[in-house]
Amino acid sequence: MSTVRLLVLGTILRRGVTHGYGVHQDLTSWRADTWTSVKPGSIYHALEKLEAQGMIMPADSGNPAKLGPSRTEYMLTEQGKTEFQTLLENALKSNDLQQLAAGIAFMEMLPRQHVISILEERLIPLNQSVAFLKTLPTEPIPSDPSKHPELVGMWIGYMEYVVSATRKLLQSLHAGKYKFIDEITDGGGEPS
Amino acid sequence: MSTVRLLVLGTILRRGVTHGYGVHQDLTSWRADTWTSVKPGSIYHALEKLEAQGMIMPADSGNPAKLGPSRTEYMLTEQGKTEFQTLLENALKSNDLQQLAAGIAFMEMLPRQHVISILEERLIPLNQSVAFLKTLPTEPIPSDPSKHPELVGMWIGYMEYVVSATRKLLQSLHAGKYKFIDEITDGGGEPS
DNA sequence: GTTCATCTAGTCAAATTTGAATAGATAGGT
DNA sequence: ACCTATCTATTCAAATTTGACTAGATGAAC
Repeated sequence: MSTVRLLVLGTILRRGVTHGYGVHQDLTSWRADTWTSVKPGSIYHALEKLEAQGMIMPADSGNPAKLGPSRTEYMLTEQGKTEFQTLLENALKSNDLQQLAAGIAFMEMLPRQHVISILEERLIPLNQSVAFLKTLPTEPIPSDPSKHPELVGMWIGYMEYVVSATRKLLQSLHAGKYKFIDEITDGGGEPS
Repeated sequence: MSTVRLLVLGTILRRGVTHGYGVHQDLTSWRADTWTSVKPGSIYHALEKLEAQGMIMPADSGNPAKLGPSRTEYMLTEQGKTEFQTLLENALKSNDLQQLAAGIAFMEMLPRQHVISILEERLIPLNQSVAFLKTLPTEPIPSDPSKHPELVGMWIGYMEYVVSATRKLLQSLHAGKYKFIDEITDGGGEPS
């Protein structure tokens, strides 16, 4: 659920103001048949909950619905922005690839150094997991699934992949790739 | 949901006859803090549904509850065995690691050649996915998440890992590792 | 100028999952 | 004998997700 929340808050934030269908469109256009599958129902449910919790509020963008039935547009409250950052940080800490992917999708909305330190801290428990998995005993003819060499081997491999993907991402960030929220220079310095 | 169903049917089948708590115990003991997280509620719900659908039926193992409140024990019906095989085949075809892992956990309950051919067919769409992901355009400063090099790269890497894990598993199977249901020779031939 | 296909926008019931609570039984200490 | 900690086994309400459905608007074809 926190994935849906993160995605909904993030898309609204990117657009400033938008409605349920707009969120759905963005999300479905973003997913290249991978990393998400958010059904309309989940989005509208998330919107209701987020509104009830004061994370978002109805708003009016200039453009009135040109097509189709009427819509409700939303924007984030201050509380919603805080919640978004919290969820984003958690996603970047997650061992689950879907979560991590959602985190990466929005990572530029946190300061570069902040993202770097989250990812670096993430490596510690991740490496511990790998080390732990490697201590698990296996049997050539496993008496139960937890001792199956293929199963255990697959998870070790998966975790190692997550580690290497994280390392690679860190390198890009250290190398200065991408533009983070703290690096926006809109080409002209401040107005006097 | 079909993961829970598969796990529940599979555990009952391994034990012959067992009850909800028994399933829970097996599952929690098998998960080495990885590949599953099945809450009691889901198990009992799955049991009810499976019984309503005629996949399992109440049964009586010899050993009456020694401890705690009374329990309901179940065994698979013929229909349940068929359903188990279907779910197992689907799990082995799945691109989702959790599903695949559940499939591997029980794979010895299908004939070796059958598993081999499922896994080999699996490689085709998997490779297509990788190829497709590689055609996706990316931008150094992505205008939207679907064009983020890190995101796209991470999914390519993940899919490639799934491919290589599948290949490795196939090698083991071709090499004759593990004992499959069609290879059980209980050390003594048939009774005359 | 009306029908049809399609895009837009959202609703709803049913299925499923979660997390916490309930409650029986026994074993061990005092 | 009684208390209580712990293991056994299940139940339940609430949260969440799914999938299918409803329904407004437009434009293009006829």
